[in-house]
Amino acid sequence: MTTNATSQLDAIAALEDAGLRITEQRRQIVAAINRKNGGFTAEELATELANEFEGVGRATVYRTLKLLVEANVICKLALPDGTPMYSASRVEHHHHSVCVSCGAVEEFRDATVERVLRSLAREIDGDIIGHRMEFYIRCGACRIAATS
Amino acid sequence: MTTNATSQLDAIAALEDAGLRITEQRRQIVAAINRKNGGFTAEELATELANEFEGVGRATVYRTLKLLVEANVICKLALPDGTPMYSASRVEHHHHSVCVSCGAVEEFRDATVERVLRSLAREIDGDIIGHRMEFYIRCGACRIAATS
DNA sequence: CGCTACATGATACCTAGTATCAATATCCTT
DNA sequence: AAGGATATTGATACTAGGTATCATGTAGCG
Repeated sequence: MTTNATSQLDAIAALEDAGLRITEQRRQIVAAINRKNGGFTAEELATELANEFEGVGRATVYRTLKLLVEANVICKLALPDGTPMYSASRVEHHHHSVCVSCGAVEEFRDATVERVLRSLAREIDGDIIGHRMEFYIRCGACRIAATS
Repeated sequence: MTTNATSQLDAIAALEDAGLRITEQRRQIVAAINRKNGGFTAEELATELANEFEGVGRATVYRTLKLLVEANVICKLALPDGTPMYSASRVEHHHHSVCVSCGAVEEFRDATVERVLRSLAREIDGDIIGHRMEFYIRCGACRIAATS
């Protein structure tokens, strides 16, 4: 899989497209995100990058995550209790399933979901501005691990 | 509308059913929630109850909110940026629309939504443990207010 | 009524994130 | 390639939302 290399380029390009500067810190943050497989927390990322050569400050990590969310390069999602999680975004418009056991995040598009959204738009008195939808699962691997 | 009186009784009953004690503080918290129409924040509630006669401490407000969420008497939802909001729950299983302009919360049940959930359950590799779904809207009243 | 386990509140602490502001680095212009 | 306007950084302090601790208080069983 070369997904990582590709999304890294996208992330940097997205920042450039937004008229932002490409700094060493932003490169490091993007690289660290691309090393992740599932979801990750901001603090986790900050801790990781704090110890490396020419580390990145905590404030910068949070600032950059916000920029990347705005640029649709990563998604900010929430665990059942509301704890925020971030996840690299590879599909245009999608929703997430989060494994509550291992933290793996899957993206998916579903035509049915989109249809529901449109049908609700008709029912609701007002304009739909946005929505949030997350599924909490126990993934196949974790189910097998738990059974054995 | 007598919805308030009814849900207040339910809330107290739910706490009793959970084997919890009915204290003056819990009564005050439930009463304050029943005075609310839309969503509210924990801090807002804590501030309100801190000044009243025989006020309720902040920690107690948070503890009780957690208990009420567990008892399905109230729901904890999130604004687009993740800020937590609470809302009295009157319908068994439902989802929410939150007006981002005035904070009004509507509950709704939708058969189509439930159908989507079942169809996704088949597609996803793993067990669906739960989900979160929130719609962010500008309600009819706020749209009119904005136009005038 | 009295006892015991549960509940409270003050305090301190934790996580997640933002504001400030001096120092620094990017990158546009020439 | 150098210079400079301006974006960015990092240290610090602060905010919001929430939890742990623990001595004191009280609900409600018998």
